[in-house]
Amino acid sequence: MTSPAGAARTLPFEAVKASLRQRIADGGWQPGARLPSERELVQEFGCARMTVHRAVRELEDEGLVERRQGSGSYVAELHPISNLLQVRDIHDEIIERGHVHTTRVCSAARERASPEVAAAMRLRRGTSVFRVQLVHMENGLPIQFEDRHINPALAPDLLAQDFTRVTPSHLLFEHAPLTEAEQVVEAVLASSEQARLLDVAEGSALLMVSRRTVSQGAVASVARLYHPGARYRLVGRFSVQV
Amino acid sequence: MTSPAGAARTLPFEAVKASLRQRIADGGWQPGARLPSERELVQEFGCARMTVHRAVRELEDEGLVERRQGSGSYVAELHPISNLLQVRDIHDEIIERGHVHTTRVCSAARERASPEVAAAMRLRRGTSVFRVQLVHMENGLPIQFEDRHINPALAPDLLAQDFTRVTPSHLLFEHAPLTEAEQVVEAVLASSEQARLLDVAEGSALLMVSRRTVSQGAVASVARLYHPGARYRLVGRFSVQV
DNA sequence: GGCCCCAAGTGGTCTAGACAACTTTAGCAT
DNA sequence: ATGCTAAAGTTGTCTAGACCACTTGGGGCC
Repeated sequence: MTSPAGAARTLPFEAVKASLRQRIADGGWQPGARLPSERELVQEFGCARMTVHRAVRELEDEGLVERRQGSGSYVAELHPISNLLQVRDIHDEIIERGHVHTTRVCSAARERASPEVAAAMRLRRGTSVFRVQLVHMENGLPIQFEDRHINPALAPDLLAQDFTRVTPSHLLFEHAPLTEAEQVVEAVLASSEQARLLDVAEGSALLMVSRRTVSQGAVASVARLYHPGARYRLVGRFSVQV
Repeated sequence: MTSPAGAARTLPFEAVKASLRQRIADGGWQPGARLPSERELVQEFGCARMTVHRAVRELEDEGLVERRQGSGSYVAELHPISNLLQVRDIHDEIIERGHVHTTRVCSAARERASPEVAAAMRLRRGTSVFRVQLVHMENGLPIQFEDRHINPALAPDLLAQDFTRVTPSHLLFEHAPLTEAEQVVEAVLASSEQARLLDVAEGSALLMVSRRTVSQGAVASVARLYHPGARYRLVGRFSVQV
């Protein structure tokens, strides 16, 4: 070992960041206050301006500082914690819990797009689309009913696939990398058919996730994912740096 | 106007980023492939190494590139779109839609923590806590029933506030900046009381958001937010760079 | 008073070069 | 063959200086 010790010397730009961060966090500088100019910080820390500049830029990326060219750098107003929930692929989620994922295929066929589906997929009414209906089970218990319409142009041979082995969203991802997605979460009551498929009482609460994925300008698929309210939750956890 | 035109000259490091990004996006470089070294890119683009370095570093921040010191930079494996949903403060949300937010206070009082609440707030059973029950209305229509327990230690004079003018979460944020938050979304059926407060039928579907906020190690509050399934949705929209 | 213009100060970027930390590889010695 | 060593190549960071784009405020002009 040639280096002095394992003592991981703190890098200059990290040191500048940490110093600024602390003065912001302990209230030494209030939100809205102007920070010393980069040239002043160069004096204070005895390093090059690029080093200070990078430190301040990264604090801006973290949302602690706001910079205005020609004016100065300011302590950012504290913003409420950003409350984000992650919606994940059902397969990954189940596997990650160490459980078994099985799929029952209810139907997989071509059909003519209804007006609603056509509008959502930006296709002409009556265009032929793929429709797949699946029930996903975790350790044998139904956990998601997936009702998905797929644009055949982006995955022509999709219906030939074995959906008990690989999920449609996984296949879609391989065929056409997503460039955009929208989703909406609502609470709905189970219809008799949904209740039967998910093995819950008719009229019980379901969490419905509507997702639309876009690949290179074209709508790849529109899906409705129904989850038994009692067996499924969206979970989010966050922390603020400061 | 002294500058040539509004033509916003593309910055060199942006040009390098764009060029690399495109070669990754159009499949010229497959995931796992090694990018040219920074010195080679310097040759190609005729700029300084710091410029190339910054371009590659930002691509790494975006998740498109993976760098290994001493080895090289590699095209990152494509990861599925990260599906995030934002849960926002009800007041901001309503105001942003240009609507009117009003609040009805059902109750605001001290009470002894039930075992469940005590556990969630990491307090001893029977500890005195604040409990606030509010109905939030958008243009007069009930949109959220908020049932919140608050740690008195973090906001001693909270009950003196006028909740028709400012939301508890806003007050809490001022008293004790949040450092952590957890939330869970589920679908539940409306109890008779919830149905009455939200002006929906008993047994209709509600979206329930359970949120726990932590401030500097102590649980600040635990809230359950009930929304009529037919009138409220969580919306998310995302795009991938590439 | 009101307007315009200019100078000073600020962040935004770039350069050319240097050294440090690390990985990989080829060659040498055993 | 095996294991070690040294060299070459890579990213990581820093420096000192330069010019550009933009904001701000003050001084002069009307």
